[in-house]
Amino acid sequence: MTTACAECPVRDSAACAVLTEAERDELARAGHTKKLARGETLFSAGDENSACATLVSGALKVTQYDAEGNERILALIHPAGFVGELFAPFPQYDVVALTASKVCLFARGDMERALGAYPDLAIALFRRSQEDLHAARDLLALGSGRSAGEQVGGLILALARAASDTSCHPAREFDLPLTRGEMANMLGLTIETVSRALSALEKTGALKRRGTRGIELVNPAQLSGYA
Amino acid sequence: MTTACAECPVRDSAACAVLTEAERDELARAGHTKKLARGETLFSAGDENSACATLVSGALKVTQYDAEGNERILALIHPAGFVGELFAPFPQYDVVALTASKVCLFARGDMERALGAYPDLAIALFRRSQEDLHAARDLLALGSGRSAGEQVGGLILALARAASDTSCHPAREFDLPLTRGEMANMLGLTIETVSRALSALEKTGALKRRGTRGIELVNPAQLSGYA
DNA sequence: CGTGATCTTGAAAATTTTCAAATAGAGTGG
DNA sequence: CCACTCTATTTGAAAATTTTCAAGATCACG
Repeated sequence: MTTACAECPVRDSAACAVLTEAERDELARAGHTKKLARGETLFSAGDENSACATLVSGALKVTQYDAEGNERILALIHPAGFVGELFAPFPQYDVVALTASKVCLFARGDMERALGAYPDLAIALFRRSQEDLHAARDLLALGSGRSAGEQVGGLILALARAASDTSCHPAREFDLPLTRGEMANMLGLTIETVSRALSALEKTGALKRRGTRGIELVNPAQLSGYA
Repeated sequence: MTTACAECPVRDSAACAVLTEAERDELARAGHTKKLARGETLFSAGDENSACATLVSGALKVTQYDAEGNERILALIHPAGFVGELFAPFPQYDVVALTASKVCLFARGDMERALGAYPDLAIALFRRSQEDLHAARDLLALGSGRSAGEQVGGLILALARAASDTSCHPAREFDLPLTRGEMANMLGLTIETVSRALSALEKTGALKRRGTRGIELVNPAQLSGYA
């Protein structure tokens, strides 16, 4: 898989970007790329064969199931993101592809060895973990003290930012990677409430829906209170 | 501050536990302990003099303020926890003491140097960051698809676990580190709803209130659906 | 032992969920 | 490529939950 890195779209942004060419090649020999179809599971909670991966393209969701079997989406993973449990004995979450995706997959043992061998990699993964932490806290902040409409608006805006290459500005037009049910799930609302909130946002002119998944932002500032 | 480590209550559980005695002494010379009174601010979002710290005793909250100035609690920090922004240019959150607390404080530059000098420290902080991530996701999971009563029950249970020395089992009797307002804030509910939920939990026999802050768990399984 | 703040409780108002169809969309096989 | 079928989405109206507004009760502290 040495050659894979040369054309990897996230070679400069993923954690492995901190490695030298030689180190990266060495690590690449331990891993391999894998393609996932929409809905395909990458890791399952409690799996014996624990592994980890960097997302190369596409999008993943990190989920958990409660006692009644309801899915709970805890995080979205975008390209260059890293998933996998390196410290707990077993993975705690299910990781599923939201769209056709490509990952660079490593056995946990190999990644642990690399962590020990390349100190900069440990720092890079620490850094990425902190970014995940910020993302989780952003989601947490979305959920609180706001009406359903504001929550949905905030989520749309977050998805628009994720869809944009230049992560600073939200994409003006993009496709939602999530179903209504998944959006509802992330916000702790019902499908119907999300659907109504989208209708309301469209009516007030904040956005336009293009079919079921397409979104065009008309007035992003209107979406969230703080754009 | 070399001697401080010898008697540090978190010397075996904080990130610095992975260092050798000599390394730890070296790091300790760069840091110093600081006592905080309840309500005192450790870090403020956007501060120039960015720093980081390990919590030695007490409890901290990590907060953010929205456009209308409403506080949003994003995380609770318990002893051995680490706070501080090592990678972003400025801290993003306010960190405030919930109870009288003691921290081991480091200038950001000193900690960055230590990260580079001691590879095991980078791994230890990465590990701790992953724990913070799990904690944030647990909070996220608390918030969703459940009634106010279940959310409050889940939070009480989480606080009971944190109050326990043996983190596996929740403490049977403990004092809430949070006001009703802070609990409401964490769950995206109002103070009144939290208060009513506690009254209801007491009436069904799940717990007993001892004054305003004291909690005795009578039937923990009743609190959250999945105990 | 006040005094201010926090907490509890009640009742009306508002929002969200639930239940129930109707519509639109995606995917499949002919 | 089209018709068909199954799933996802939208919308409506009633029910349930939560918030808001308003006092009263309790607690912490000086």
